[in-house]
Parts: sequence; C-alpha cells; structure tokens
Amino acid sequence: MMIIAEPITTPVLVLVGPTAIGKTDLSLRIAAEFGCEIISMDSMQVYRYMDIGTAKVSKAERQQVAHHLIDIIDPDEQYDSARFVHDARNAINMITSRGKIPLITGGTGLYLHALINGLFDELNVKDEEREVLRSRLINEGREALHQELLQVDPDSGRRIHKNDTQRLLRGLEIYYSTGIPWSEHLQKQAQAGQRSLLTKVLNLGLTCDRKLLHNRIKARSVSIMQVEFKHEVEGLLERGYSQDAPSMRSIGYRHMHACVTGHWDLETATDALIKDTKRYAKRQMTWFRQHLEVRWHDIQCTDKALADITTFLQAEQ
RNA sequence: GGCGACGUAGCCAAGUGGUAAGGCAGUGGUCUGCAAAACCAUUAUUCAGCGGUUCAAAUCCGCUCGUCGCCU
Repeated sequence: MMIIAEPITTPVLVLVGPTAIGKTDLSLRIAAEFGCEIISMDSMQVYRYMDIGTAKVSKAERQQVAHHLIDIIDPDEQYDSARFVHDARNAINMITSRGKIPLITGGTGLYLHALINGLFDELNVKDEEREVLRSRLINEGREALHQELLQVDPDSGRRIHKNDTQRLLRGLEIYYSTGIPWSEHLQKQAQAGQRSLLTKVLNLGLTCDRKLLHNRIKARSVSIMQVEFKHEVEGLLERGYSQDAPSMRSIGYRHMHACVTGHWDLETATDALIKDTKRYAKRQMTWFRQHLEVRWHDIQCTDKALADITTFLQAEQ
C-alpha cells in the first residue's frame, strides 16, 4: 500500500544545514561550478509574497541559477511532504533531462526523508474526519483520545506521548480513514523493501561552532526586522492572509505580526525571533544527526565540500 | 562617614531551623502527508565569603565583601 515510485538513478546533490549557516551562498557557488539547478527544500520559501522573512534568494540570483519550488503557492495554502516529493521528483527529472545536475538545498528534513524513503499510500483523509477528531479532542480531552489510540493501535499509542496532540490526532485519523493502524502501514512499508528512492545521492552538510551560529542568527534576525519586512507583513495582511495562515505562524512572520498589531515592541519581537530561530536551528541539527548520513563541512572550509562533489560525480557519472 | 534593606543556577525567583519549589534561557532527544510545526527529558552535594550557636543552618548570631536605598 505504499506509493510505488521508481527510484531515481541519476546523481543528485543535497545540501543541508541549520538556518542562517550560509546554505544559499554555497549552493550558488556549487551550481556555478558544477552546472546545477537548485531545488529549494524549504517549507516556507514555497510561499509567494514571503521574501524577506524567509531569506529567499534574490530575483537576480535566480536569474543566474534556475531555482525550483520557490514561490509556487499562496500563503493560505497548505504544503506538505507528499506535495514536496511529487514536485521535487518532477524537478529532478526535468533538470536531469536538460543535462544538468539537481542540487537540493534547504533545512526541512522531513521533506528530504520523504523524498528518499517514500511515504505510504495516499490516505485520503477527509476534512470532516479531521474536524470530528479535532472537536473530540476539545470535548473529551487528550487523555481519552490517547487511551483510544492505545486500543486501536497499541504500537502507535505507546510511541506517541499523550501530550503530542498533533500525532495523536494523526494516528486516529489514519486508523479511521483507512481501517489500518498507522504502525501497520509503516510495517508494511518496511517489509516492501527499504530501497532508497535516490540511488545516487551525496548528502553534504554545512556546520559551524554553535556560538558562531548563534551570532549569525542574531545578525540575520536584526537585519530582517527592518521596515521593509514590516511592509511585507502588512502587505500579507492587506491581501487577507490572517494570523492563522501558515505564513503568519512561521518564525519571523509571527514576530513581526505581533509588532504590527502592537502586542510587542520591536526589541521584544527581535529578541523573541533570535530565541526561536536558535531553537529551530537546534532542532534541525538534531534531526540531521539522527536521520541522515551527512558529510559535514565547516563553513570555514567549504572547498572540501566542492572536492567531495567532484569525487562523487566522477564515480557516479 | 551614619543608618537600613538585600545577596539562592546564565537570568527571574520561592523557601525564615528538618536536608534547595517554579519559570525563562541553555543542552540533549522524539519525529513517515501541518516540520519555520508538535512533543519529551534535563540543569545547585549547595544558598556572597569566613567563623559561631545547634542533633540539625539558605534560614539564628558575629565579622568581611558586594549591590541598592535613605541620611549627612
């Protein structure tokens, strides 16, 4: 019951790393050197009208090197890992057919995981099902729903902490939509054979001393929180994208939104932005460490990353 | 110079004789269709320092240092 996708057997480059480490700059350098087109792997840069807060590559830079999966949906649309897998695979094939090499760059680990390992089959979870569960959560409480999950899907119930309502609902949603427990879907997928969907992939990672990263995050946060960004957020509000749109909930946008609406002054908002970005970077590092085999390079010696690519391409082409 | 208050983790703090709450920050972790999301775990052999009283002191006493306030 898993998505049957043919593995991609042409070479693919991947560049990961925490936010603000300098992925964009290095990706442009790699693209110039090796003739790449870049696929953005970023859950927020997919949104139009969100440029400053997401630290998007400039239009000028996009003229130099083709970028994919940037500005593809409106800020009130929902994007997810399945859409990413679909879009990224299309982009990879298109780039390869042009004789170029795809370079996937970004910090959204879940998307990469889905691209490499696949997802189990389309669930067709109905919106009503979600709504029912969401209101049941409010009425019955998470304790009750956790007990219920333990009944219908003991493995997932044990795995998911009772406070993790997002996954709690997901577990129940999968069971009631498909009649098959989440854990069973995963088990079947594993039995179907754990082949990678990218057979020739080089995972490069950018890293640096934590203190230095924190300084970079601080500098970027301060440079983001300027009038231009304020105007960008006001523009989003004028277009009718409210507080609950994915755009306004993300890091940076929610901070400036609080500023624009007068809940925070600029200094408070900037401090909160720095703090939340540091935490985000930490979660990213944890994720990459645990889920991916990465050749890490310090930002001081990116030449070694380029050398890695040369070696990889010679071996795989 | 005199008087008074205060000094507990990186920060904010509770605790007035019975063996150091809590929050924030930090750090580590979880993660299969919301991931810039959601969630979990964890941090003081010691309370400014030294000495004393006591079976027992962050708590009481003395001195020293530091901070703040008031007076001169």
